[in-house]
Amino acid sequence: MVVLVNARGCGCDVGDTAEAITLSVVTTEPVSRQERKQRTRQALLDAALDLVAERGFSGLSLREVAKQAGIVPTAFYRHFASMDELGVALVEEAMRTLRTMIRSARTKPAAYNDMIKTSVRILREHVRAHEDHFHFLTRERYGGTGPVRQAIGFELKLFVSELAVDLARFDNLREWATEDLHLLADLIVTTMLTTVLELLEAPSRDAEIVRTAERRLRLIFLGVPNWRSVP
Amino acid sequence: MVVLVNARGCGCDVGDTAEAITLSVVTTEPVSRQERKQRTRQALLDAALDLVAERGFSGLSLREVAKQAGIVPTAFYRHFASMDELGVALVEEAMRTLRTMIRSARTKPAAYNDMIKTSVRILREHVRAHEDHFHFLTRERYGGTGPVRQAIGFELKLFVSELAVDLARFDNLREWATEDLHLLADLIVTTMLTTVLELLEAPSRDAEIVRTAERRLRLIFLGVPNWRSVP
DNA sequence: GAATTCAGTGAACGCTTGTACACTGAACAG
DNA sequence: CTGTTCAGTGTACAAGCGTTCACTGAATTC
Repeated sequence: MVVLVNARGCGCDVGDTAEAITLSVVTTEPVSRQERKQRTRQALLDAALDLVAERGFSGLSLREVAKQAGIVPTAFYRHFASMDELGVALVEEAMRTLRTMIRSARTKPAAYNDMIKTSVRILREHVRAHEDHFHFLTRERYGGTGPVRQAIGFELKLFVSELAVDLARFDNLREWATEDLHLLADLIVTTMLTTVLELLEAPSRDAEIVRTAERRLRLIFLGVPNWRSVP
Repeated sequence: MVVLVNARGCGCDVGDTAEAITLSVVTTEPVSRQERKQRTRQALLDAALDLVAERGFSGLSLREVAKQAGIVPTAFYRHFASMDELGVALVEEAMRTLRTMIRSARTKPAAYNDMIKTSVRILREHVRAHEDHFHFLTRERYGGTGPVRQAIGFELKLFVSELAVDLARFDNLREWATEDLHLLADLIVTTMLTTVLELLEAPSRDAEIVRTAERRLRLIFLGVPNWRSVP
């Protein structure tokens, strides 16, 4: 048997909060209590992600997130102590998406030649597949308040370090000092984030944006052979 | 005769709004009505700039800005129709600061050699001299909502184009296509904005940040001689 | 000197906000 | 079968919000 249910996993009427849009098709398997809780938690995250696109995380209220998720405001506290805590959870979720991306970029063998092309293509695909996550990350990276912003900053630093390690595997970078690799990785990530923003801002100029991104990276990598580290 | 006055230009008690911190020393010259109005308007802008640092522009209320400026909420409307309008005015003000900076960078003769050093130094000085303006710009560039964000985007595009024109004057860039110059300018501005953010985030690691910025730009410019435009 | 303009006032409005509290009822442990 | 746990409910409250309106009084105009 299959039914349409709201985020709480029950088909019951939710009265005033009927606009809850988080619907999905599920089988009515026996649902444990923690399973249901986890589902509501996810509904809250999804609701916040939906709303954040229009007004920014700081312009988001606990009440409307709860409403969008299909629960009463006070029930929010069963999952998060505050909106900030939800924000941090959102960062973690979005970062998981980002890590999935870099992993898929890593597994591609990718000759040094078309490495740029491949990377940018993967970036484009992942951004389009998870627009809301990337929207959230780029928007709150600097615009966010307190904990959210801090969490993104922290994760992004980690991300740069990982990329630096990856870069060290390339033949023409094998001898580079860690500091220099970090510089390069930082430049690449910044450039990539700029591209993400362009992709999100333009509805469908993908080809053009991808080309610009490739050119940008090409220019950066042109300097690599001539780089001499100075202490 | 010289007195301490609040933003309204009068030394009178302002009762409940006594926390208004926008104080300055002025001579009690005859103040015309429009002069006084202009002064209050500036007090509103200053108040918003103060508060925006902690909570972001979108998390800012008309009432608290008015309070900080030392006027009653309803008087706000004598100057701006909405907070968004004030936001746009703030963008213009901050952009004026930015333009002052680029002008001072232009007038320096600057050999191609230490051009990077000089530019970064000027950037650092201007950021430190107008931290709040840069804070506002970088924070609301992506985090902002609606009009403010749009206004910054527009002004920043203009800014990149101006830089592209400036770059065209250099010997080794004289033959570059407009599109390529724009690419380079864009990369430079993005890198500079990253540096601005680092400067604002760190209280006093200026030397280190300046060095990183120089290295970043050096890497970018290393690619310039080898660049071949592809259509 | 009288009339007009208008930046700033202060009370009042209808809303939304975060949070406290006592509650319900299905899932769970014994 | 019984008692406990706890996600979700509903009411309530004080505080803050944007905006309205009629007002005051000094600067300006005539």
